[in-house]
Amino acid sequence: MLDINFIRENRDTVITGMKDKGEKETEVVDKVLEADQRWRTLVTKVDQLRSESNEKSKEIGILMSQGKKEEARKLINETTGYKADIKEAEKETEAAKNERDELLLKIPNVPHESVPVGFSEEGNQVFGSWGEPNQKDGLKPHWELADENDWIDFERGAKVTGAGFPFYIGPLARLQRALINFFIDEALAEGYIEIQSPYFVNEDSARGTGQIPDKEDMMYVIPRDGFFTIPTAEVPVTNFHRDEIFSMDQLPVKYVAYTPCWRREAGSYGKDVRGLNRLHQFDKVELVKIVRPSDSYEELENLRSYAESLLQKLELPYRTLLMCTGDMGFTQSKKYDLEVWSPGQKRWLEVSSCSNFTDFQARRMMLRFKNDQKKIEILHTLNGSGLALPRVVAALLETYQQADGEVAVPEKLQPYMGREVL
RNA sequence: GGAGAGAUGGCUGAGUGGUCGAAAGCGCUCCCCUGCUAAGGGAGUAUACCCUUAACAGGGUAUCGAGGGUUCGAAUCCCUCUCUCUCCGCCA
Repeated sequence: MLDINFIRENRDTVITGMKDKGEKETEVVDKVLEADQRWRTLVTKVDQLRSESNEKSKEIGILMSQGKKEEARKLINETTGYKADIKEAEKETEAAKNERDELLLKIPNVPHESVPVGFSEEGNQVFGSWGEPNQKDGLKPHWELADENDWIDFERGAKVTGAGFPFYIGPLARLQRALINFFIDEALAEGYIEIQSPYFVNEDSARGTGQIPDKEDMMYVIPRDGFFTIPTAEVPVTNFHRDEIFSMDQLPVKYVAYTPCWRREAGSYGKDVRGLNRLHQFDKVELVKIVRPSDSYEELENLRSYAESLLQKLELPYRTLLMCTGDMGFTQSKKYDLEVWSPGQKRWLEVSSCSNFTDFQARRMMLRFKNDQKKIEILHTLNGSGLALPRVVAALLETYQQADGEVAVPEKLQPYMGREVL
C-alpha cells in the first residue's frame, strides 16, 4: 500500500509507475484522491461534532456532581440530538474511508528509477552471470535420472494427494535435507537469525504481505478455520513483527527460514511443469530483511550477491536478471531473479527472486521504527529465496550426472551427504 | 473436547457510570545536586488520524484484547468473538 500523502504529492509519478508496470486502469489514482478528499472533510466534521458533544457531556458531569439536577436535565435534552448526527456522519466517513482504502489497494508499488521499463520477459536485463552453461547434447533431464533410479515418485504422489505433490525417496530425500541444512548454515554465517514459522496464516497476515487481494488464487485455503497455507515463508516471517516499532539498534533484522511452500499454480501447463519445474508443494529456504529506508537498495544488492554465492558454492552456472517494470510484482519496487542452468533441458530455471518492497508491505503491517529524531518512520522490507529447492535439485542432477549413470555430489554438500555420489 | 478465571500504557498494577489517555511503582530520557560509585531532587516519557503552521509548535478526535449495543456520558453495564491462564480429558 502506498502512502496516500505520497500519492497526493506525486500523482504523476504514481500514474507513470502504474503504466510502466502494465496497469491500464490508472484512473484509480484520481479516484483515490477524490475519495480521500471526501474522507478528510467528513473526518473534520465528525471530530467537530464529537468535540461539541464531549464538551456538553463534561458540563453535565460537573453539574451532576454539584447536585444541580435541573440544569443538567436541561442540558441533556439539548445534547440528545448529537447522537444521531454523529452516527450519520460516522457512517458517511466510514464509507468514504472504505472506498479510499479499497482503491488504494489497487495501486501498485512504484518501480525504482534503476528498473528498466518493459512489459514482458523481453524487457528483463541480464545483470550478470557465472559459470559456463553446459550445452552438450545427450544429457538427461532430471526426471529421467530420477525415474531410472527411483528417486522421485510423481505417480504415487498424484495418487496420495494430486499432481505436483511428489515423493522424494532415499538419496534424493537426503539430498533435499542436505541442501536445506547447507543453505541455513550459510545464512547463519552471514548473520541471519534462524526462525521456524507456522505453515498456515490468517487473513490479516496474507493481507499484510500483499497476497490478498492481489494474489489470492495462488494460495490453498482451509475454509473451516479461516487459514491459508503459506505460499512462501515471507508471509509468516515478515508478519512476525507486524504492528511493532523498532529502535535503531535493533536494525537491520535478518531472518532465514526453511518452510515448505504451497502454491495452486492455477493455469500452468505444458513443458514448464514437467518434473520438478513447477510443483504445488516445494521446499524453500527464505531470507527476510527488515531495514531502514535509507539502506534498502544497498541491502537488496547484498541479498542478491548472497543468493548468487550459494549457486557458486554448488558450482551451478547461473545468470541474474534485473526484472523490468512489467515483469515485476505488484508489491515490488525492484527485483532480481536468479536462474540456474539446466543442462538436461537446455533452459534457465528460476531458483531465487530477491525483492525490495520499500515501505509497501511495511505500511500495511505498521512495521515502524524510531529514527534519530525520535520520529516514527515506516521501515522497508526485502526478501529473497536462498534458495528454492526443486529446481536446484533439477539443475544439480542434470549438471552432476556422469557417463556411468551415477550423479556426483557437489563438494560443499559432501559433508551433509556423507558421500561423493548419490 | 468439558469446567472455571482473566485481558488496562515499555513492564508491574490501581480503577465498577462523569473533569480518566487513565493513579502508583519500576524502567527509560533530560536537568540539578554530590570529587568516583551509591543515594537524592525536578521535569518528561503511547499510538493513529484530522485541522492550523514554511517550520518549531498548537488545537481536535479515537484507542484500556477485538467488534457491536445501552447512555447526554463507558476502562467501568449488556451481547458476540479472539486470545491467555488453571483444572480435567485426549495426545506427537
